[in-house]
Amino acid sequence: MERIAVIDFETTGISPGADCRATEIAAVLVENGRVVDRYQSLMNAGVRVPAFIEQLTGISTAMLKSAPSAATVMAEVADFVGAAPLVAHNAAFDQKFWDAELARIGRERQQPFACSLLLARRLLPDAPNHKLGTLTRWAGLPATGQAHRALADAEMAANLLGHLHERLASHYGLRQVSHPLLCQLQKVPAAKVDAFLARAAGRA
DNA sequence: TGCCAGGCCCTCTTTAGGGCCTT
Repeated sequence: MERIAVIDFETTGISPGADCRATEIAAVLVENGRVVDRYQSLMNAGVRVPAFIEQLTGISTAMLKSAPSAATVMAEVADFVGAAPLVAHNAAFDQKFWDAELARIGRERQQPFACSLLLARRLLPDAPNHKLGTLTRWAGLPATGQAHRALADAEMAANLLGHLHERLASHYGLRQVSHPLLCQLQKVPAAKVDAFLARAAGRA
């Protein structure tokens, strides 16, 4: 399996803008189902953290004041990730912030995102819901630390991705699952997932 | 001025509405 980067942002809100910025980023590099390297940093974008976000994440305005600048951190994490294809839980959210924060330093994403939320909806339809924490507990995956902190959530998503790979192997006989195949699978209508994966296994 | 996310996915659908998921 190729090297994949699983990322997670903590932010001050739901959609990037002048008042809504990233506060923390983590990236974990996964090879052959194992985490081989990690990056995590708070980042100071010069914004205040709303009270309810501080309550959710434990990240305060005071903590950000002593953190490196968002520009420094984004340059570091983009170099850390390199050309590895990306995965995030509800990737539409992290992709918006990844692209917006990179644009602020004049850089542009080159690689595609896959979404562990869309994949879990297709491969784990019996889960009570598809929140990252629920899936982690439901699948019996290890605790990774304080939820709603970037590294703990990125490692949870990496573990979930490993669980999805095991599911593809055990139920569909797919032992080599590429990132492009994941990107295709996350768009397949739920009713056609079995047929799609049967065809993929036939080609493999 | 007033607004303030948005794509996915199901259904009591398709001339639409609302819950899910991320912070």
